[in-house]
Amino acid sequence: MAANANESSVRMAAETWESLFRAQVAVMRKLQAAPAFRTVPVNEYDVLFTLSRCPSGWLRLNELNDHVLLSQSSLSRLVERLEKRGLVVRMPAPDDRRGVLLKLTEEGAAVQKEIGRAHVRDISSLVGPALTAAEQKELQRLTDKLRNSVGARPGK
Amino acid sequence: MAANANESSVRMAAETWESLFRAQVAVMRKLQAAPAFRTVPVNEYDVLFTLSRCPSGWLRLNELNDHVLLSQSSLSRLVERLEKRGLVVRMPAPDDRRGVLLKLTEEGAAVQKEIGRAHVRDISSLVGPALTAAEQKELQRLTDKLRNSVGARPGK
DNA sequence: CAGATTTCCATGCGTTTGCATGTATCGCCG
DNA sequence: CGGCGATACATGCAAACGCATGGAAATCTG
Repeated sequence: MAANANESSVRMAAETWESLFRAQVAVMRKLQAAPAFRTVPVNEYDVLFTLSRCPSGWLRLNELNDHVLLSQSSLSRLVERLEKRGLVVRMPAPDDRRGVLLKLTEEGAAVQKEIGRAHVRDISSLVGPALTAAEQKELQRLTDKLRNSVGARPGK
Repeated sequence: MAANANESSVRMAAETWESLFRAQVAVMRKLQAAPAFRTVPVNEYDVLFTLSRCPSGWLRLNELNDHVLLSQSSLSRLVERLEKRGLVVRMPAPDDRRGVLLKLTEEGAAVQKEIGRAHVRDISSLVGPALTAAEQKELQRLTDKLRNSVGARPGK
């Protein structure tokens, strides 16, 4: 049996994940504290951002939920708040009447752009000095690969 | 001016961060849902884990706060809950009477080990199939480098 | 060394979150 | 077609969170 080899590969995976997780915490901590997020919390901005990247402009609530680390009910209320503030609009899905489609309003798009500009600069000032261009490219490749593998997996 | 070069390096940093962030969300989502965290939430386990890795056994509350993505007040109450459950003990710091030292109880250490075992297996089953050993090693190197650079920065 | 400033942790308070559940719709299978 | 489990979103409620603040101790300053 390759018990030792398994042990060590298990440990390596755990250490890899811890490094990734701690790096995310360290960066996120700085980003959250930045003035860009004084008016809109990070979670809410993330929704605006995802909507802004959506080609059709409309996105289903359940698809949105896959991108965000939030429960379904929390996302439901988060979107409710965004709608009250006039940043997004809801609409019943035409093909599935249980579903809800979301779209940015003009103001929502403007707010996203405004915050996004500052946010991107903040990111750059954190990541840029830390890693070379080649390292960033490689990090992106590895994290993309990880996310695709994890996301594609049969949940249960 | 190298405006174009700056533009593209800014964009690359943003894309790198987004990949890292989404990968973290995807993995964390699976890990949170695992049965290992039915009794103790991830945030609380993270505190137990950090304490278990502490050489002296004792750790200051403010140092702990650097590792976790939580406000100071939330961490204060989180620790309060852990103490009520008998998993940690508090003690005034001897050299700085404002400070509070934390240590795992025997039960806390046992709980951490128990959950930790399952958690490490969950991580391995997610990360192992996704990345080769060499890729994991490289990912760890890059995220360590990123975290060190970000953490070492003058906070404000 | 007195007074002002900063650091560390705790706490009041309003907001946000997750779990459990409710309601409506969809899709499947007999 | 009719009944039944699965899916999508909303909502009641208790728990957890962040912000602002308080009090105590350390540190800085003149």
